[in-house]
Amino acid sequence: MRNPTETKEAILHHAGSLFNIQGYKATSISHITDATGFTKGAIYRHFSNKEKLEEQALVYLMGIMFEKLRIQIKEQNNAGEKLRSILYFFESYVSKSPIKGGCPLLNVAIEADDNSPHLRKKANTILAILKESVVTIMSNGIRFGQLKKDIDKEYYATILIASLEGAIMMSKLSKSNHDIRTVIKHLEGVISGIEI
Amino acid sequence: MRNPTETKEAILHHAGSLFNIQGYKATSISHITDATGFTKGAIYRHFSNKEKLEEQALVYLMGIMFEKLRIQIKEQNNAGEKLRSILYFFESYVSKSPIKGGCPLLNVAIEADDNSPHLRKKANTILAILKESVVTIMSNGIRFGQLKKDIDKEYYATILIASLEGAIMMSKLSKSNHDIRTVIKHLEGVISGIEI
DNA sequence: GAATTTAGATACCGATCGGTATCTTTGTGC
DNA sequence: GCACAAAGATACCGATCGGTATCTAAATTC
Repeated sequence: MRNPTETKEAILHHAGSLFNIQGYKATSISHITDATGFTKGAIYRHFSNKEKLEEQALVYLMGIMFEKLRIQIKEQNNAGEKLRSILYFFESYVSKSPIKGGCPLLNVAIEADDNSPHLRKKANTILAILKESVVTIMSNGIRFGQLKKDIDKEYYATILIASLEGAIMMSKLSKSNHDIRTVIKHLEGVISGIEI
Repeated sequence: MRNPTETKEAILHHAGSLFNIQGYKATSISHITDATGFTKGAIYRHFSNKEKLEEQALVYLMGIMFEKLRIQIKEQNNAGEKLRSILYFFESYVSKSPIKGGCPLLNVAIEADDNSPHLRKKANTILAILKESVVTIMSNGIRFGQLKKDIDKEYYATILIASLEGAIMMSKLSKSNHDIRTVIKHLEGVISGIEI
C-alpha cells in the first residue's frame, strides 16, 4: 500500500497539473493535499519547500511534453514532416492537450520572468532544449538533402516557436483553435519554403 | 491636498504596474497600499472589491498601451510603415517598455485563461480591438493602393500578433531582444510581401 | 518476530490574505 | 463659520498561507 516512489510521482503529477492550470504562486499546498489525498506531512517529507516542489513539478511537466513531442517527431521520416509534426503537437495544446492548462513553457515563462528566478532559469533551459530540437531536425534535414543547405536554422527555429506560443495564447483565450490553425497554415508555408 | 480623482488614478497606476509585473492573484491589497501610500480604507472606497480593481487596472493598462500605439501608427503615412511601426512598438515591450512587466495582454491572457473569467472576457475584447486595428490599417492600405487588394487581412493580423506575443515571451525570458529582433525581421519580410 | 527506520497523519505556529465597521479628517455649500 | 457629506485612516474579522514539531503506523533489517 505504502510506496514512497509512487507517492512522490502522484504529488508531482497533481501539483504539476494545478501549477499549469492555476499558476505556481496561486496554487497552495492545501490545493495539492486536496488533489492528492495526501497530507502536508507527506508533501514536506518528499520536498523541502514549495519552491523545490515547483521546480521539480515543472521538470516533470516538461518531461511529459518532450516525450510526447519526441514520439510524434520520430514517427515522421523526413525533416519537413518532422517540422510539421511540431506544429500539430502545439495545436493539440489548445484542444486535446496531454497536459491541461496549455503549454507549460509559456505558462511558466510569463509567470516567472519578472519574479521567481529559480523558475525563470529552468524555463530558459527548457526553451533552449526546444530550440535545439528544432535546429537538430534541420541539420539532419540538410545532411540528408531534404532541406536547403544555406538556411539560417536558428532563425527558423525562433520563428516557429514564437508563432506557435503566441498562437496558443490567442487560441486559449478565445477557446477556439481558429487562431492557431491560421498560424499553422502560415508556418506550413514557411516550412515548404525551405524544403527541396 | 485631497483629490479623489487623483487618488483613484494613483491606485490604478500602481496596481496596474504591480499586476503586470507580479500577476493579478499574486499581488495583494497590501502590496498596493505599500506602493501608493494609501490605506485599505482608501482603496475599498474607490473599488468595491479586488476583482473590480483588477478589471479597471487592466483597462487602465490597455488604455496606455493603445494610446502609445495609436500615436506611433499615426506618425507613419502609409500602410506598410504603419504595420512596421507595430513591430517596433512590441519590441519596446522588452527593453524600454512604457509599462513594466511586458505586454499586459499577454500577461493577463496566460493568467486568466483557465480561471478568472472576468479578466478573460476583458482580455478577449482587448485582443479583438488589437486585431481590428491591424485589419483597419490593411483596409485603408488597400483603399489607397498601398497594399495588394486580395490579401486575407484577418490572416495577416493573426500572424503578426501571434509572432510578436510569442517573441515577447521568449525575449523577456532570456532578457535579450535577440529573439524578438529575429521575429521582427521575419515579419518585415511578410509585410513587404503584401506591399505593392 | 522484535527493534529500528521511514512514510505519512495530526495539530499547531505566526504571517498574511480579502474584506468591513467605525472613526477622524478634510473639503464644500450655504 | 458652521453643518454636512465625502475621503481616507485605523483596527479589527475569519480564513488561509507556507512551514514545522510531533506522533502513529507500516515496512525493513537482523
